Amino acid sequence: MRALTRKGAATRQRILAGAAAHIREFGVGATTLDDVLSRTATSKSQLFHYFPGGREELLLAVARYEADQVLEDQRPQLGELTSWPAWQAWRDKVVDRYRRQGRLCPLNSVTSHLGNRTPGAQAVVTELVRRWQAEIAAGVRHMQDAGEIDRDLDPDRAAAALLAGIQGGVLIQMSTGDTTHLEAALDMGIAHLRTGGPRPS
Amino acid sequence: MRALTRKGAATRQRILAGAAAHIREFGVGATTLDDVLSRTATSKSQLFHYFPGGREELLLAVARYEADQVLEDQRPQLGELTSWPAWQAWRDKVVDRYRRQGRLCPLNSVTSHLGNRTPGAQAVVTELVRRWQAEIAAGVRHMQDAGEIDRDLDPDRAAAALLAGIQGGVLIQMSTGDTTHLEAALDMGIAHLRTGGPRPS
DNA sequence: TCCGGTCTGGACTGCACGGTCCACACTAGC
DNA sequence: GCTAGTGTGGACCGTGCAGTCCAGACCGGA
Repeated sequence: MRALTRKGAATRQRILAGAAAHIREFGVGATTLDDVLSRTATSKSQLFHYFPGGREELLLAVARYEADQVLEDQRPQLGELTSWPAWQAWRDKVVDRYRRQGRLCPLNSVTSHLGNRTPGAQAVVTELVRRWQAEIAAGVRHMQDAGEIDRDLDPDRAAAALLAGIQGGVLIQMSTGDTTHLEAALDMGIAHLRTGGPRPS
Repeated sequence: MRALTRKGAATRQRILAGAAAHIREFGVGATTLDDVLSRTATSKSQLFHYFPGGREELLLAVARYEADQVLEDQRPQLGELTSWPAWQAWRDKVVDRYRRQGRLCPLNSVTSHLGNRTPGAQAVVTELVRRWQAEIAAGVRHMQDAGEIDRDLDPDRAAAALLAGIQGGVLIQMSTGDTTHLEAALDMGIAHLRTGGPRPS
């Protein structure tokens, strides 16, 4: 099974992309294997050939794909948080990305469905959180080195808080349809970096 | 159909509670009508008698039930954000609540499954967000009146950001299993209220 | 004590959808 | 051009589960 022809790899990729697209459009619950099949002009046997674990394996692959996408869509700004304008540019990029995406969050959709049953789904999310947070924290450290952020601020904790705000903002957007909360959370998080740091109560 | 005997109301309530409990335990995907039936010692006809819309209507009722629960579980602290220790007490209550709840978030679980198909599910979440945010904002205003928070801070926007942080913190906890992000978000949000407000850059 | 309603039990239906199987086609290497 | 492996098509199967239906129990009012 490890021998994948160029043609085979292409088919596998086609199935994956088709599944991801269909899920983006209709959600996981409304996506059957037959839907994916007809959309990608493939057959059952092919799907099970490339994803022997069936539906679950396919969904997991989609989750991984979408998770990677999340970070990629923030490039290059996410890796260059070296000045306040850069932070602002990143903030705008994030807001724009999710505004475009609309109400659907494929990753959340997929992971809620695989749910806490599958350790695999948890792993995908945990890994995404870890990487995302690490990149933000790196930006914070850079600003500390540049003397722009108080050295007493814990970069990882600040990044965690900021990331939580983003996640929640997106989650709320999925229901309400507007990005107010996302923007408020990002703005507050960044403002807190500027003014912030621990202060005697 | 609007005539509900005391007995009938009790049965309806039993079904609802049973469904909610089963979902909390196993998640929506792993909850069938038959599960609910056997757990509550009722029959198909009863379920469809009280929830003519079937599964969907039942799920929506559970969502409403859980949404109310979310706010109730924060009482009385949520309504008494009138001093810094009170904010801290509320913060602890929220963290404790979600720590207890563990990885499952029944509301998110239900709404993701009903998904964006049902406008009803969206309405439930939107309404919850609205009420929650309003209560936090009221607390902020109170602190402003007491001179503890800068008057230039927009209470609604601050509440929105804080709420987003909570949501995201909980969401991340569902995958990672720990409350670090939730705590970080809450602490940052409250810290920002104390130090915060707009400040010349 | 009857009579309308509400409440209850559970057998039955229908089918959507995940998953299996087998036969055939294509490709590549020798 | 033989042959072993990979790729492909699609009929077929099993079943889990939402939803229907009807017969009968229970209950409250007159």
